[in-house]
Amino acid sequence: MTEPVTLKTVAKHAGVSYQTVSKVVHNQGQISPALRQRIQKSIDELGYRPNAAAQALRTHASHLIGYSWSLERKDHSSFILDQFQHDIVEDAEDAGYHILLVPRRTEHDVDSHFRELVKARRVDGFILSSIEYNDPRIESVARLKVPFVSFGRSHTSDATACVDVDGRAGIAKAVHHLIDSGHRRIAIIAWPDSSRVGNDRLAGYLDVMSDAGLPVEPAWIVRGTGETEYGYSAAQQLLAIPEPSRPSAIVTVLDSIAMGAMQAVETCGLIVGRDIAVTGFDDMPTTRHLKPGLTTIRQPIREVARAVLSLLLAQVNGEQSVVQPLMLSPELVIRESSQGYGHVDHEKGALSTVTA
Amino acid sequence: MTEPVTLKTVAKHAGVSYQTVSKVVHNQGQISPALRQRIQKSIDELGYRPNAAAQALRTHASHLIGYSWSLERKDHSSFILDQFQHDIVEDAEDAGYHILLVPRRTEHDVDSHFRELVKARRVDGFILSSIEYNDPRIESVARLKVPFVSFGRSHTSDATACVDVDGRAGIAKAVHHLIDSGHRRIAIIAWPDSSRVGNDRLAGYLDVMSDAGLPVEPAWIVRGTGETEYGYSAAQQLLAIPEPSRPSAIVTVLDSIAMGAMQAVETCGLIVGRDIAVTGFDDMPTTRHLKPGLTTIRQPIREVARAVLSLLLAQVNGEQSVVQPLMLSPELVIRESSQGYGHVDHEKGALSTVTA
DNA sequence: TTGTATGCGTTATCAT
DNA sequence: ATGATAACGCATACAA
Repeated sequence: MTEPVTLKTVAKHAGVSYQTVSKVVHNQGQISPALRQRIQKSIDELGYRPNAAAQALRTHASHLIGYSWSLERKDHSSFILDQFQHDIVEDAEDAGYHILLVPRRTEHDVDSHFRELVKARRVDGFILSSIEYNDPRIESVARLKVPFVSFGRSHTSDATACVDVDGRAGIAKAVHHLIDSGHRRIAIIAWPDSSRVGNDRLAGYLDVMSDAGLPVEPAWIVRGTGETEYGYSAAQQLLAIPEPSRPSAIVTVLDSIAMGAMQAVETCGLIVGRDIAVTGFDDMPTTRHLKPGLTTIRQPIREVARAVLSLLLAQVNGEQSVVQPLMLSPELVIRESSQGYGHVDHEKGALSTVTA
Repeated sequence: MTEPVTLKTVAKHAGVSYQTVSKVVHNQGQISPALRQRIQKSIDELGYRPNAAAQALRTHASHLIGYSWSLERKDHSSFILDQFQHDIVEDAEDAGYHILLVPRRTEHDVDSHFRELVKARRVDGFILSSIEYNDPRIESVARLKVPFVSFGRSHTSDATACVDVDGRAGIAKAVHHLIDSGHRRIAIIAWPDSSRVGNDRLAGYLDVMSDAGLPVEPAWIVRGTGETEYGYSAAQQLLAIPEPSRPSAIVTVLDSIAMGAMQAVETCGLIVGRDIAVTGFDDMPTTRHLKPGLTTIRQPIREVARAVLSLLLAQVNGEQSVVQPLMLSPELVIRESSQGYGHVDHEKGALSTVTA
């Protein structure tokens, strides 16, 4: 709104040519400390900031990163996605970049939408989250030959840069913990097999049960969609299994599902953490205020964001980059909800955090 | 990555000068339909898109809007904020704009941060959400004399453009509904008085109780922070009030608080919607899957986003704009949780939506 | 050590 | 109806 301050303005103020000012801004060339200081002072006084558009035009770099996410996909809780967004924005800024929101439109538009952004040179690269099986965005962006990294992986996209949390290993830790605590009949409340994230987590359960030589009754695996209400009904279903094979522990793929399950257990007159163990996934803030506290799996979102950004910037800077999924391990957070079996594991101490 | 397509590329392809191509792009000047068509064909074939940086440099408009939000502030549930973000991105795109994420840094940085964005002409304006009392961002941005609109209002900012949902009217609708249903002893689970949103909603409760000539016992007003777990403990507190003045209805300022309250009621062996009425705020998706369904207040986020964006673009386009808060009314969604008093209000039909 | 010239891709004003 | 010229603000190779 006010008179714009450009290199020339500063140059006039400092009594030099504007190119010299540019050099000071970029710490280039050989300039006498005295002059440099004088010019810097002018810059500060006038509050000069390089014009982003001019810089982008000249350097062919917008320093903008497109972030494509989805409001609907619920494989990750919004808590995780909010956190991820927050973190990439912060990391991007530290690197001199900004995040541009790219809405997810209809299937049909996906292609043209990314193309426009690239053709107009609006962004230097993309970050994609909420990846599904055969996610059309992966192919669209890959075809544009533009830098991109995804948080999460699609099945078909083995040759693209991505970072993901090893949900399989995460659930495995939880199941191991339950087995160590004495549980043998362990059930899982999972997602439909159209969910890549869900299948991954379920695999972690199957891995450990099989390794431990524990039989898995078909009825112990519930698959469905939803949050608390789904956890509630799924747990009811599990608790209705007749005694010999009724599970003593319930693993879930999401904290809010676990919360519903806990409710169902209590409604049955049973005590979570004594009669039945329950575990969650994500370590939502509310999770620790539950009574009993929920044993859950914490995703290293901070690290995911950091990795995503550094992989992306490597590509942007033309460095040869890895096209193999980078897997980060989540950690098991043990609280009271996973006790049971006469507190077999009590000496390990509740509320402690185990990083395996 | 590939050879950039510029006006000149297209011009060469079509056999004209590049200025003529520019005119076709902008539907300007007098150009014979035939030529126009031929040029348009070249544009399509080559996939030409105007370079955003060059355009911004030339027109002094980045067509970028900075969006400042906060991960921590929980006056609005993240559900509302996610929705709002989604909606402004979509509306912005329809208007040819994009949303740039502006992280909220430390108190100290607030000022310089916005200033940099403006001085560098990165953005054309700002949208602010999660507004608090005396929000430092309001003053920072206002001082820069740059277009901005906030979702929510600070107390001190009466003279800035903002859009907000009338939470006071929303809670008032809920309380009216409860009174109509026969309730007289109505309690509220609210937020600390440091919360502007919370105070606003509480005022709606006090308004109606007072208008209806109903006395309000101090113990009926609980204030605190948190979500489900807070709702649980607050409701426990209310249910512990000895009989003559124990509330028969509990109004809350957030769906997740209401969910906790419902749990507490059930734990007491009482039935929500029969013995005790409970209402929420926000109409989260899960809310309708609860049993009983939660009566709640739906915020017109779609409309808020639309209004915020049009107010902002008006400022950006130099139109004289309103500097008065624009208040939008939420609607009451009646489900089963607000019944009670022997289903006094049953004939009105559950699961119906009332827009008062 | 400092200053000059050129072009990035676009829009807009002016001749033709 | 169409084309030449200038300017937006910056970075950089090159000359002084």
